[in-house]
Amino acid sequence: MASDASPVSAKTPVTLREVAALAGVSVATASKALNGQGRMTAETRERIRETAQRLGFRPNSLAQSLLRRRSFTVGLLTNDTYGRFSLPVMSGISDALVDKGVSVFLCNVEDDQRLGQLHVDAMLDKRVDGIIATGKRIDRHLPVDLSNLGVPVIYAFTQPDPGAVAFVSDDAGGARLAVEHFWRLGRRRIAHVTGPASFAVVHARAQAYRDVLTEKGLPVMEPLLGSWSEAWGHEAVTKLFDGKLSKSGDEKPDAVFCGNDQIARGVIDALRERGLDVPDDVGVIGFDNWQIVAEATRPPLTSVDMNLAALGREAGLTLLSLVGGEPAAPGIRKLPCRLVVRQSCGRPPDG
Amino acid sequence: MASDASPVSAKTPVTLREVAALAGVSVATASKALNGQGRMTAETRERIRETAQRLGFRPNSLAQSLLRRRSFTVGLLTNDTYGRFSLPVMSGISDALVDKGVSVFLCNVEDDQRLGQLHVDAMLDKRVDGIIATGKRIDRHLPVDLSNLGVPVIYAFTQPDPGAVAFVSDDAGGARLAVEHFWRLGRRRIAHVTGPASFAVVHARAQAYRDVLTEKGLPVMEPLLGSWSEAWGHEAVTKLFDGKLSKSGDEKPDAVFCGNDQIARGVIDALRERGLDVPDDVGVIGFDNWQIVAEATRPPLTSVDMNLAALGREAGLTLLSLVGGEPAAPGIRKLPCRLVVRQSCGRPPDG
DNA sequence: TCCATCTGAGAAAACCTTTTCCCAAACCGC
DNA sequence: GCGGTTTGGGAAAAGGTTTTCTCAGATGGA
Repeated sequence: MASDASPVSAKTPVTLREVAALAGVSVATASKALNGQGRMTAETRERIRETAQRLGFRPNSLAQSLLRRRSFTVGLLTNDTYGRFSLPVMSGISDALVDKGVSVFLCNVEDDQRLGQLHVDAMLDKRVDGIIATGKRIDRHLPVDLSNLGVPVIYAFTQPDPGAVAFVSDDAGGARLAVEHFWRLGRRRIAHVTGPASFAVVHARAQAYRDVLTEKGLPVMEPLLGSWSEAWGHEAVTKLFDGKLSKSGDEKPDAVFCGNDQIARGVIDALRERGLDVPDDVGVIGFDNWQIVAEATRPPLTSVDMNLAALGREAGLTLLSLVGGEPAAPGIRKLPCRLVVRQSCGRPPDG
Repeated sequence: MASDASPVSAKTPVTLREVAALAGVSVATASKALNGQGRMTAETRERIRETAQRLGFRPNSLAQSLLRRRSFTVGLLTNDTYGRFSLPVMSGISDALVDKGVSVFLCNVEDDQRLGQLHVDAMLDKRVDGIIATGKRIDRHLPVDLSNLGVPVIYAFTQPDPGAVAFVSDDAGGARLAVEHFWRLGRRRIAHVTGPASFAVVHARAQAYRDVLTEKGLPVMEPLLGSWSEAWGHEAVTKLFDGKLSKSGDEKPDAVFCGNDQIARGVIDALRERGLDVPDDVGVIGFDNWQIVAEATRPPLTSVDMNLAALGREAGLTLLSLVGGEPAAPGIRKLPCRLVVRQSCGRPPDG
């Protein structure tokens, strides 16, 4: 039955002309019948529909696009080859667009200007309806100039051109989430171990960390900046527990908020090697919620999730409305993070 | 200068008609001039070229595609959302195609049949020249039927339909590489810790492991099957070093070949906890060469790389030749792995 | 019976490019 | 000066669809 409805072999796609011929009408009428336009008897319309169905007719998108000046296609530019960050973003974009019949050209431009231009030109030639730029860093430009392209551009998780629309994660908010979570759990000596000063997010998160501690009247330890690696997490534990960092004396931290999950992993391993229990002696929170790391950590790591898929979805929908002609206020929109609680922080003291 | 050559604003794309009008020729002549076809005076050709350049003319791909019945577009289907495996494959594909002006639609179908059909239909409507299917497992089908689509299909790192062209990694060969490397280093009691029996690659690698040991006249320990996790690597070390596994007595392994890098990481951590040195006491080799894990391991992990990018490149080129009408023999082609040597195996005894 | 209105459906233009033919003018040799 | 060839370039069809305009016939009212 079902297999009867679809043609056995679709070697050459069926055209509207063939449908029309078989239904004994003109292509104009056939087109209108299938699109619910025009006026004709119900029988005629039904007959055409049925013929189209039987032949497995599907309109040629290329022809439609040419006419409508709208290709139902968007380009996604990234420089994040192995896509820890941009892949969830892509997934969200695709999610938002697939139902509207929009397909996504994925283009990895590495950090190569030539490659970037090549891909952008190819997209433009193929008349994409719009372009989304994403990347591996929120504070770096893609190696391409996307201004004055003649199509709308949205930035997601990458540095936008001035005057453009961009979506990024609210890193400060995410950091607050983590530190306040520690506070609610009764932790009072909270340290922060994070990445290199060259990253904007390092400062945003560190400042939020300081702000929360200040608000709560807790001692502020200067954030420890290093690299994004496990090794640095390891090393930082030595600094934290062997050195004298706290202004308020030599008390050791009972919580460490880490700039990413790999650092957190290094911290947890180092703590264990020192005989300190996580979470009983020291609570640990990571950032990025990189599932495969967070879940492999012992104990599983509580981590801040940047909601990248949601960010992508938002970007996709906004691009679509831009394509549809609705204006969007330029500027950077920050989307909230969320805290994914696992077992590296313990329970509330009264819980 | 350079900015003079390109239009300040490309709001509405320039058409050939406009170029022709401005150059004072017909569109036919303009087309021929720009494509190096037809016959005309050198001056005419140059004048048209120059006009096109000045106007920033770029031919409308949609119109070209419609005419040529070739969209210079391929679809890439995957179910590997967070793309450990499929992303390198994609990268290789894109690499192979971008120079030929071919763009890639990336479609993540999860494991959802409806989503799969949706994406395939969208691709077909957009008249992709071909489709490449990839995934996260070599022995699983995508949730879509790709037979009789009317366009060529290539499978890469996923289970093909019978009679199709497929590229996969040579897992047995990769395993041989690892075990023979141990052998060359003088290791003689080599264990194998790997993933669940439900994976075809587990058996392929285990068999190759047995084969090499047998060829070399070494004792064969039964491979330890578990999960793909660090935790299992940890647990396996207990079994290996506390139980009696070797037929030839109770000697402990001096090398462990692991089914993936996460297991290897668990193994290394567990060995350290036992006071065993890697690589001095025990050598360890992983599989997948997942850089971020392999390099974070202490010591950095020697691992088998499946050359997924090369696999993708091969798939892309083959698809292209299929699109070009050249026939390709159906069947599964296995591409060699390579061993990436880091520091978890030590040096040759005489080195 | 005749005019006006409405109904169902088709012709044709449009989207943009490529390619095949075709034609007029120039040129050549005689 | 004339037939034949080359040269430079244009007209038109093709690709598949949508949309506007048009039109013939039917219907309704007077």
